Amino acid sequence: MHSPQLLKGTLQTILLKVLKDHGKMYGYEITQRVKELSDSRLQLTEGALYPTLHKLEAEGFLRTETVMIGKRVRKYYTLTSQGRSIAKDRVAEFVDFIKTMSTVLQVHIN
Amino acid sequence: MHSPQLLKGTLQTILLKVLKDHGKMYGYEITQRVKELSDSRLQLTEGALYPTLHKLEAEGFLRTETVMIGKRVRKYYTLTSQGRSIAKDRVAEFVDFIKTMSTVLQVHIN
DNA sequence: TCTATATACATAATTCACTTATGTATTGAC
DNA sequence: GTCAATACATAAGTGAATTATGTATATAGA
Repeated sequence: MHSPQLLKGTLQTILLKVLKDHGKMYGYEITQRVKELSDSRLQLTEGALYPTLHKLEAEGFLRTETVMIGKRVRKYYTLTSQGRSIAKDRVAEFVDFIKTMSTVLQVHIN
Repeated sequence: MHSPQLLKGTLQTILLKVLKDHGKMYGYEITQRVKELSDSRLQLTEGALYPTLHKLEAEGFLRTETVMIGKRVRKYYTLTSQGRSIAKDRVAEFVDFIKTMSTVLQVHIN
């Protein structure tokens, strides 16, 4: 597990990119996917996840679709075109940030 | 300039590593060095810098030496042996974090 | 000369993205 | 029938930053 401090500011980027890569997903599914992709190093907490999804929706980056699975509610999220655009920007920004940090810290990635 | 959110949690790592690489330095000098190394992409603010330096000192990672330059105070910081150790750990942790993020975001660095 | 900018420290108030805690409810395995 | 997993949600608290403010010296240019 990573120091949670480092994760700060990356949650939106993660959500946007995972949704871009995997299409329509629901909250719980996203946590599982991220856990799997990160080999359990990143574990999104619900207290961070849901408010962030709501915020991204309110900003017009995500669209929702509520489905009943038996008696259980499941809320699917999809990127809007704006969302796809911002996902791209955020990832680019993160890559750029890593490059800067690598220079400052004088480390080589790979 | 980077989204300041991404910088969260990396300040201690930056300070420790820069001090490790450049030896004895004072606060203002650190801001200038980081600005230079990052090609002005990272600009440390004083409100974050000084409290963090004080905290690292209180935790035993930094040792200080106050010098008068004319009538002006200058406070030099040096890593303690504990500080050198933690600097190494923090950088390793950051590199590891980047690797995890690169996988999750499916991006290639370099 | 005086004035803006750079140097150099410091702390207090505020912000905000997170963690932790709590709540509700369904489903499946043993 | 009870525990763990699934699935959503929100409220309280934390803590690392930003923003604002304060103090003071040094220096370059008009």
